[in-house]
Amino acid sequence: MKRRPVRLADVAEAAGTSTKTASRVINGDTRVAEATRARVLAQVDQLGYRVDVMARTLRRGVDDTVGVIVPTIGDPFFATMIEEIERISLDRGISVLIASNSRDPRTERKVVDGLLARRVAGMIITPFSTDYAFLTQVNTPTVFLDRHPQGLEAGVVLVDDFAAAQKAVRHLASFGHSQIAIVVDDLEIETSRLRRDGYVAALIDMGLPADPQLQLVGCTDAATAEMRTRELLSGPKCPTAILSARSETSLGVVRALHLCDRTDIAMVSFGDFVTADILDPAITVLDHNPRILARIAMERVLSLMDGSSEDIAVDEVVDLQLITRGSGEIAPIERREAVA
Amino acid sequence: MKRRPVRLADVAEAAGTSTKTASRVINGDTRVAEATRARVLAQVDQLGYRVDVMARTLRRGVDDTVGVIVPTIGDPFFATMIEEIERISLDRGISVLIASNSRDPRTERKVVDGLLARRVAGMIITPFSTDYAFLTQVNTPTVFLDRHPQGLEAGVVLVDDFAAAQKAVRHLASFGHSQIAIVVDDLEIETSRLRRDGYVAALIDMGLPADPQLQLVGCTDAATAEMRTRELLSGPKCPTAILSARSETSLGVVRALHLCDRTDIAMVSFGDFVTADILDPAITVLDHNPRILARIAMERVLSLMDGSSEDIAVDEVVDLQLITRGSGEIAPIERREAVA
DNA sequence: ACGCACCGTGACATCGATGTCATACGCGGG
DNA sequence: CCCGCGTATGACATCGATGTCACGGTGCGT
Repeated sequence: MKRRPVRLADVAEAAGTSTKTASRVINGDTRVAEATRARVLAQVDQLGYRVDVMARTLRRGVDDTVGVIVPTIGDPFFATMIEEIERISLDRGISVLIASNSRDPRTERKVVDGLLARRVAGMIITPFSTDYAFLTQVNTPTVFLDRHPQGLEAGVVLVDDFAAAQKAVRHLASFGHSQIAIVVDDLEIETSRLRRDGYVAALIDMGLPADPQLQLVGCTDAATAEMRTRELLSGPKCPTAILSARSETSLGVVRALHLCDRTDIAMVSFGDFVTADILDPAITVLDHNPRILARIAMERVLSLMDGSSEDIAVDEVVDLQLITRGSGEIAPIERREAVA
Repeated sequence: MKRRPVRLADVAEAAGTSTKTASRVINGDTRVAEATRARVLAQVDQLGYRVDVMARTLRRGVDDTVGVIVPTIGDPFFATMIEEIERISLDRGISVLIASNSRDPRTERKVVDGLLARRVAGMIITPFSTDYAFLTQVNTPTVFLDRHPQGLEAGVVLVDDFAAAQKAVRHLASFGHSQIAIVVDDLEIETSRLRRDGYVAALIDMGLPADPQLQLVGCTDAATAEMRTRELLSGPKCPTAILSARSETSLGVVRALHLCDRTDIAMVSFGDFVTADILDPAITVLDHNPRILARIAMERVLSLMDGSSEDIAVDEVVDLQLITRGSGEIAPIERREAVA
């Protein structure tokens, strides 16, 4: 039952031409007589020929493909980003290879090697913590997303994490909060660090104390965020407002608030998420939009790939807007009582 | 600045052996003298050698990779499925190629061709509506997920859509509902059809009418589901309970119920989603678990790939459990009034 | 009538890794 | 002392597509 795949040579033979001419037809070379082209195309159809991407790429040296690496595909933020990248690529007729680094440096290195071994024409990477110095050994156009890579000067497409976190804290403070907690991922991640720093800077700026006990560091996923938040709520230092520094941790925070029946606590989420607008209260978020980042990154990598621009190490910073929906506009209890 | 990639020949030369011997070392062939092996490995490290997957695959005929095709990566159900497939593959040291068909048959065909052109060793496909008859021309092990492919006898890993929908409807009816609506995707999709059929069968079985006006067919995404649900709620035929046949449409239905302030209407979601358990009311769901499906599919495709099993066209059916959380256990208004 | 540019075409080498088969060496049994 | 066998190694062909270069023919200008 096993049948060899159809080769270009088979098509050529059936059409009575050389493989080279058949190849010309496949690649849309115009210098082929119309009759010959028709014969070849007929055979392509007849035999069900498909070019062998491996052979072509071996010969050409690159595969007309962009590789994308994200921390986790399960995170809706990155899933949406990938969706947008795929959409754009499909229009351009290029393929996309997707892989995740599972938030593990060793995996990340393996995955990058995998893409390079496949000779991708370009890469879009959300770096985790791998040292990217080795990339200088390679001339594959690469755009980094969301964070700066270690050990490499490179332009990055990202949001102004520091300013956005500041904005969120100021917003909360404007409703009278002084006990504002932050739920944040590992500080080794640049994004997390900047958001935490923005949070601290805003507090200090307004003359508020930056209590370390209100900084829940190391919340890598929703479950951890939920647990830590519950501990915080039942502890001695209960905040009146919380800034969740990632949309995924927001899910945990929201769950904790609901399950502990403390939806009186204000909250702002860094990044939108589904159902954020129909929860009670609806969640105020910083609109960290993955599609916009994806579009910018694709534009950049595509222009690097076709050589129409040089790889300049300049960041592209996207501003974030606050979408107020309710949860961020709750005054602290004392205040409410004072008013009442 | 452009430097050629390092080839096996470069490594061999630097180590003072032939490419063949270097190749043996790379591939863990034991019949190589220890000293030679060490010299080669040292050079691999030194020069930063990476095997050229393209060349290897061309020679070998297959790439040690599974290709995965889903309708949309943005759907958390499929994103999670992919995550699980990746996790398993990483353990096995094989790669994964991911692509989505964007719910478009032409794209789907292109994407499948793309995987085949890359000589993947196996495929896991959630078919959309492409005719898969051409796959018999090819001997790439393929496992279908969630739906039967058209034009091909093949085993499929899926859930008992019909029975699960029946179960959900019976559950709702047991609380006194007789006006039960269903929000469902296009009926051309087998999954959708079976869920609708299960819904209708349950109603008829219990002697209830199956009103076509309560069947919102063609809700392909959350936005459509929301719009259609709102229309339904404000129309003359307002149901007392809704079965949403996909977790993505559930997001739209829930949003409509909340925004129209009709959370008194009971609802069950086919498939769980984030925050489903902290909404008010929390959403009762059929636990359509993507990880379990992914595991079964991977097991199957791996055993086909290593030839340890034949491709038998037998389905693997996974049962679904109902997770009751509140929204599915609301009695209809008349009933509640009668009781009060 | 001659030269030249151009067009359609094909022979052949090539991309990098690896399967096949052959070779060289050392060692023990007859 | 020779044969044969096992071990470590290498020369060469090969996978499929395509770049390079060369060839024969047509039509145009002079």
